[in-house]
Amino acid sequence: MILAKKSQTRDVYDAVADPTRRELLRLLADVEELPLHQLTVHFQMGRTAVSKHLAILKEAGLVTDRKVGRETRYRLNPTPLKQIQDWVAFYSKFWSTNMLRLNQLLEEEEE
Amino acid sequence: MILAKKSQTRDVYDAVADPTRRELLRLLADVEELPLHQLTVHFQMGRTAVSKHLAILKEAGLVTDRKVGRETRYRLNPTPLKQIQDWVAFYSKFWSTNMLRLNQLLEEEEE
DNA sequence: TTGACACGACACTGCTTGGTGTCTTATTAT
DNA sequence: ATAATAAGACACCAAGCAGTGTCGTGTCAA
Repeated sequence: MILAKKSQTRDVYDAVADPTRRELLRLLADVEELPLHQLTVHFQMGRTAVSKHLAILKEAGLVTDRKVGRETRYRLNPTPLKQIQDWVAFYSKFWSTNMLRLNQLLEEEEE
Repeated sequence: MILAKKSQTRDVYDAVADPTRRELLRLLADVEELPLHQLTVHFQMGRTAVSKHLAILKEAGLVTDRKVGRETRYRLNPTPLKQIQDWVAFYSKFWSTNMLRLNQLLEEEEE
């Protein structure tokens, strides 16, 4: 089956770099969908800021939004994260060997 | 065995967000170690810029540097990437189920 | 010893970004 | 009908960042 790629304006790595946006993803992972104002209460920043973060997540394809009444509900779409998973998998082959030794070197040169 | 955490000034997600820095990691994955000027030739930007990127990678603990003669050689340390791997693993449980349906929704609302 | 090379350290610049506040519109509840 | 709520659309600002160029210093080679 062929899945046409979502027009992904924003780099997934970039979208995920911000801790606020990662928190948003985590919140959306627990529930079906959440409106903006309910997401906002979890943060100290204002509504506009959260909305912007969600816009960025949407650009990266990590989130979908749909209008219901006067509120816009957001829903998680984790599929773009697969890209990151594949990328990091390449480096995971280094985990097992040589890692302890390298870590020791890091400890030693700690300034 | 207890591994003391490297004083990790910089967020790993942040360090990895830049495509140039990801390319640097890939280059260092192939070889033991590489001096700055050899890394620089792979990019269009100047030496100073590459050096700054490496500094950021170092802050995140993704890279080690050691001076040899007049050159400073950089070496990959992929261990901090484990953090990302663990994080993305949480979302990987969504891969298998419901994903095709969600993707279809995305396709439909494509504007 | 002289010159070329590798690099760090700065100072500087344009652009992006993460946040704010305000205004307006649509929707819901009273 | 009116008031309150939810949110988009701006304009705006401070801070950080990615790049540049330059200068000074240590190192290697001829």
